[in-house]
Amino acid sequence: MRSLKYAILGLLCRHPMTGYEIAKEFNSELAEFWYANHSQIYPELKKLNEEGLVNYDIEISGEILEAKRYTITEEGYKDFKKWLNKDEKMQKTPKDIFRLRMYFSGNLNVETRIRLLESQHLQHHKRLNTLKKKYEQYSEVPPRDSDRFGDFLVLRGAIMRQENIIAWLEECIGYCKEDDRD
Amino acid sequence: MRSLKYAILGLLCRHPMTGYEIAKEFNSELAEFWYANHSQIYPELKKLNEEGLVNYDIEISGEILEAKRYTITEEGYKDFKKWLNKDEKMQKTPKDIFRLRMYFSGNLNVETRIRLLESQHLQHHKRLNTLKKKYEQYSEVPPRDSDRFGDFLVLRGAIMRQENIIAWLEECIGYCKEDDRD
DNA sequence: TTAAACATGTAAGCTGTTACATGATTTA
DNA sequence: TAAATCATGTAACAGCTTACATGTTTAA
Repeated sequence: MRSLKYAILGLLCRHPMTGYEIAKEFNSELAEFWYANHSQIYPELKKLNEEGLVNYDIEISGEILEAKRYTITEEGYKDFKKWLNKDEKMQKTPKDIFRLRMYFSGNLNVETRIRLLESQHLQHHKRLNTLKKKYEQYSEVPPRDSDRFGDFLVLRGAIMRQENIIAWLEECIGYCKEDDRD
Repeated sequence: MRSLKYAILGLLCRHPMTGYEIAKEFNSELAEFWYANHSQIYPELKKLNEEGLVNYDIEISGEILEAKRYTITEEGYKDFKKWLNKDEKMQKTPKDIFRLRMYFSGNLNVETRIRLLESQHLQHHKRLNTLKKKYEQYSEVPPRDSDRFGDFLVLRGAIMRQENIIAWLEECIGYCKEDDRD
């Protein structure tokens, strides 16, 4: 499906970037729904260049250090737009190791279950707080045709998702503690 | 991390199964948080057998057709229990192509955005209805030490997740339609 | 002066998907 | 008798992670 390809092209639609900068984006902002390591990004950029979807200029910092700043081409933009307009089928629910563990939790004693659930709860709570802080930076819904509109939508989605996971974990803890039925 | 290994061992803790049956489970019940094709399962079972974590007996249906029914060994159960007790770090948020698309939705006209969002909405709604039907089969919370308790927890999680995605999609549609700001 | 950040790349290995390959048994 | 289901396997490829590998520039 070449999703990484489109993730990169989409970023380059906003403004030219180096591989290093793309890698940084994939480990902060976008990390709520997409990510990749530099070891995947550099070869992909090379490939996109060979396919004529991106160009690059070499920038020099200091005396020697080179950076390739990539720009999307006309053809690249066309390809990206075509992908973006596609109405794709809902994807499979993602794999989730913690839910797999809970599925098998009949093999655990109740104390351990609660301990594991509370550990997840704490971690997801921390994550939620980070997201909420980002959200506070928006005083209003950004204009629909700005890049910030997309940022806003996915941030809202990330917050809602975290809140939902937390609610589920709390429900699970409740079921585990419930009036000591055994 | 060998997650497939533990998914299989966990299932075999419940009762002996053939590779074919495991593949079926991975495409129905468990599909809400784990799945695998038979092309991955058969080699994994072979490996688990070589590692001494599972044994198998050959069953014959009719005259010729053979099926290997796998049983977890003492050692396999120990290994599984050790894994199950581990308090692992929260996993990275899963990749989500639709959210990636929405992140870049500034490049789409408003009608297309709404069309894509409503398509997802419909699909997730259908999925939710299927899950709700399964949920109706539980007249009460199953006993904590039964296998059905785990089934129940993850089913509740799946329903909550679907409801949450639907709520997010509706919010997004609302933002896209909002008083035609452009 | 040293640690962090900038900057780019490759290689090995694991995980997962799609397709190839075969054949038996049951049900409509 | 044909289609669906049962049953097992391999091969090629795509995608991703971890580690290897190197060197520069900036800020504390």
